[in-house]
Amino acid sequence: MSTGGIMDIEATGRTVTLKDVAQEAGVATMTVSKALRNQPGVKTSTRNRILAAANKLGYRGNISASALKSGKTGIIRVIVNEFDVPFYSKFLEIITTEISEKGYIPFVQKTHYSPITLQESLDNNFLADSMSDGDIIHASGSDFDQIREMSRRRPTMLVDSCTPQLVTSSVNCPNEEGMRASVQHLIDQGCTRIGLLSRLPFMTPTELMNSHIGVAPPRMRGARAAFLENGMEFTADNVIPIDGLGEEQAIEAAHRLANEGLRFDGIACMNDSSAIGLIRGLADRGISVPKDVKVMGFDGVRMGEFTVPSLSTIAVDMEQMAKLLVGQLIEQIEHPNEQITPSRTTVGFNLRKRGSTAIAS
Amino acid sequence: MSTGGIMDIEATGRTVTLKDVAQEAGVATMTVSKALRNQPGVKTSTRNRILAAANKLGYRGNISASALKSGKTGIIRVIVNEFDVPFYSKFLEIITTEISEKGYIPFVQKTHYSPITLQESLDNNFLADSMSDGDIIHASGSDFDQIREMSRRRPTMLVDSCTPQLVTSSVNCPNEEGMRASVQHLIDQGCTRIGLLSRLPFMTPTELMNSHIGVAPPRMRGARAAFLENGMEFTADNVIPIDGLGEEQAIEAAHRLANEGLRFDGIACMNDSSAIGLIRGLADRGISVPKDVKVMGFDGVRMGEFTVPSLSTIAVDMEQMAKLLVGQLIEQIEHPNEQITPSRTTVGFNLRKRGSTAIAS
DNA sequence: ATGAAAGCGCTAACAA
DNA sequence: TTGTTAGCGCTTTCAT
Repeated sequence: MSTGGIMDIEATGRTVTLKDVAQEAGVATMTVSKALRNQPGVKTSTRNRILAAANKLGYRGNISASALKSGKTGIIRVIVNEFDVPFYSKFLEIITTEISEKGYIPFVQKTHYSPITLQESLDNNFLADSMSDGDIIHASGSDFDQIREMSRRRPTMLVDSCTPQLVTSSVNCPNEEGMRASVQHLIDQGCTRIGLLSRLPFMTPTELMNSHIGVAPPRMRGARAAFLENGMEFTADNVIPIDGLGEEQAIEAAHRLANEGLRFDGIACMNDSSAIGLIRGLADRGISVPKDVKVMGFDGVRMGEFTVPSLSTIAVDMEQMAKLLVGQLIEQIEHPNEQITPSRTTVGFNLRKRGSTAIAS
Repeated sequence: MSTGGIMDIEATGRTVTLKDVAQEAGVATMTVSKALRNQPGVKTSTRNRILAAANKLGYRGNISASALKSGKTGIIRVIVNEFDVPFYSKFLEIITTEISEKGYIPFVQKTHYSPITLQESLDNNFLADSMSDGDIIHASGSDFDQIREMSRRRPTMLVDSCTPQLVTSSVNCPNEEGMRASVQHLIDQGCTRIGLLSRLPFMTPTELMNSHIGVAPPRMRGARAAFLENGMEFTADNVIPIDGLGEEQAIEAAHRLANEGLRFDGIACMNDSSAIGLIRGLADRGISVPKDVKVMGFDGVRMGEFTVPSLSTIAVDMEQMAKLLVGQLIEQIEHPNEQITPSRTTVGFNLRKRGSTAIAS
């Protein structure tokens, strides 16, 4: 005998459709459709009857059919390069929460940096992007022609896009201001020989003006500004080259620094991952942070609170970033006919003063 | 004048369909469908003509329509509780790579632990699960009735399911064996007063047999086994209670331990996050790892290599885990009629001996 | 407030 | 090898 509720559902395999629910409730499929989507124009008693029937039959709906007809999936897709990178994982956590709160369903994909893979996820898997109503993309190494082309076709928001032309709206980290604050903090903590751990080699102001490879140029500009404002020179000697922004490359750089005889008393890193790697690599050689050298990160990842020493950093306001990205994307989704002018917004940051830049007591 | 290729595409807004491509290539839609899916039965010359036409028109396909008709999306969904937790982010990185390599499209969602949210993602957002051909779920705090019910309906694989009845196939971490190896390693490193940092309070063997709340019981069993095998007692005194497996709770526990006067020379943690938090919290009170106390993690997250000291841990073989999960799921997807017997597989691990359990030289 | 008809874009099955 | 037909489950539109 039926007790009602979910446990009654038979594992028949046959899909329960709107029609089945309609039949069970004794109404037309259209009424069921409206009732289940909380649309007006259904009597409360009818709605309740329908809900009961849907529940009894274990109705699940079919987003494909819905999307096919209505052209909307209610899904916002977020694309990042990798999952196991502290910045991305924090970004994903915050932005998917924001998407849910705005009533959309977040789906996450990754590209793993390769433009080929991005191409695949957009071309070979050519069906996949009809799944979402819009995309939020943080994919540094990507083929921007492709992103540009895609963003023309459908609602798209970018993170940290630094191309000179403004083709797609983006929300950016406070690359220049943040880096300036980072170097300023090292100076405030008494550092006089400051290094910049950077994938971008030293560039003159003019060269920097014309360089648009990701976030490195504005960050170097910000660092340079802080040097100059404090009457310090900024030369190639202040740049510590690394091959990438991962922990491993920073460890290598640390070993190199130690081999050459550490010539800095403060190092500003381009992100928290490289700062954490740097501290690890310095520890390998018995160099202590913050005693021997102070280290600044950039991003504000979760793990920075838990390392020993904890990591001083420029904590990007990711909640604000998420709100802007999602808000502007939904604007595009829900007003598809309005011609939007691409915009670029920079979010705020907080200087987190922690152990890695503490002055020994 | 048209130069061919992607830049020709007009941003007309009108969707390009198979029919458009067929018209352009002068063939039937069905032929286009076959050609684009690399199905046999299309002459190479025809295929090339179709490909050219599709490219010229900027055809993107519509997964909803395809899914509606064929019943397959080619998508495998992965559900975790959170993104910004080192274990989950590593798991996601590895499993999404494996899914891609097997020719499916990975999509990731999160539940944020709340059964209500899981309910939402399965009920309120009731359409979303018709998007994927199958699901891989690592959602500790979830309503298992619901998962069970869902897994009856569609291909599903679980991670670390520890329920007594076997309703859905799962792949598990080496909870018991790993923890045993963890404690054994502490003993091998000379520890004689060993604590277990655990959310589960101390339990007798009998109680442990009947406890099935997640992975804690098998892990405590494993720890207990190591104690006994080395002629050591395992009592309530060996359990250090924590409120959760996050870094923050471990920091609290460390402070408590320090306040009470540290009575351990080795501590085995249930995961790397709590181990990292513990080390951080001990450092707050001037207690040094590994000098004053050695610490073992569990999981093998990326960050454990970069902390100071680096973290000794039980590195779960996540590649193997991913292969098993994806392989078995695809088996279910591609052979929907075969009655599968639910299975539970335990993957291997590697003991990573690192700084946090090093013997001072 | 409710219902009937049409069709979104695709592909399985079958026909030529 | 290529083409025709039918219809997946839903929602828009237009009746009633």
